Order: sequence, then structure tokens, then C-alpha cells
Amino acid sequence: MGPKGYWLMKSEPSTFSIDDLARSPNKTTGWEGVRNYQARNFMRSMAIGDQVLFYHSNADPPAIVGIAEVVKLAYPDPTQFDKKDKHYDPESKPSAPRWDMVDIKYLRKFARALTLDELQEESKLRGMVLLKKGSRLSVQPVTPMEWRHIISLA
DNA sequence: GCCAACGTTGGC
DNA sequence: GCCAACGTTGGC
Repeated sequence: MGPKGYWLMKSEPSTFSIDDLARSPNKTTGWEGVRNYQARNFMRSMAIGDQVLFYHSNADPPAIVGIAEVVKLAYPDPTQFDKKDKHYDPESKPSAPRWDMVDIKYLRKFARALTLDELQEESKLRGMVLLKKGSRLSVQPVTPMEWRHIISLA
């Protein structure tokens, strides 16, 4: 059975790149640190096997660089309770966790990076959340049509 | 490093 | 409910 859903997740490669994901134990990592309600809600609606475009933000150049898949459904992000963590949220209680995360696993790196510049040239991708002006959402849905087109470019 | 765009907070 | 102030994101 194919994936039910398609997504895009952003990461700054200086913090965590697709190569870091490929080198992780089981090629898997927990997507911790998301502190935006819309992004959290998208993670909550992910299913096992959903596929994820891995995007390098704040990079030179910014680009989609490969694919991962969802291997664990949304669960509470432990860093929200860790006072020492950058993403600590004093308002969130373990009895009612506010922030969730999913686990994703490396699938493959594209033969070439699809740069933001190149994506913006694609009329078929004009509606992509990523390409909307001022879009900062770090976890976003991708339509099957957008997905197919991006794979064909890669 | 700059700064426009965005999300959140909190006073009123 | 409005909106100014603030913090963050992310392209450039």
C-alpha cells in the first residue's frame, strides 16, 4: 500500500541536515522542537508510511534535498518538559502535553537538490505552501500532484 | 547581518 | 475583540 499523505518538513542543515538523518541510528530521528500550533496539528494528522520532503532552510541555497517517511505517530515531545532545553515550555504540563512530535526515517537523498529558485519557476507548483510569500510553516502538507511533479524534477 | 512577514502575548 | 509590542523565521 502506498503512502496516505505527503508532507514537507524544514530543517536548517547547520542544525540537522538530511545527511545527519541518514547517519542517525536506524536512519530515524524524532522531530522535536516544533512550537507552532499549525505545524503540530499537521504532525498529529500524519500516518505511518506518509512521505516527507526534506527541506533545507536558511541554507545556501535553500532546497528540497530528499525524502523521509513517517515511522511513528505523533507523541508528546519530551523537550517541552526539560527546563534545560531550548524548547522548554513552562506552560505545558505532563498531564496535558501541548507539543507533539513524530519520528521520521531517511529514505533517500535526491541526485540533485531542488533549489527554491528552481521550484519557483515551476508553474505546476505555484500553489505550494512552501512558495507562498512569507510562508514560515515548518511542517506543511503537499498535494499528490505537487508530490509527483517534484519527484519527476528530482 | 538585515529585515519583512508572521504568530503570540497581554493590556485595554 | 482589538492591536501594539515582541520574538522568531528564513530569504537575501
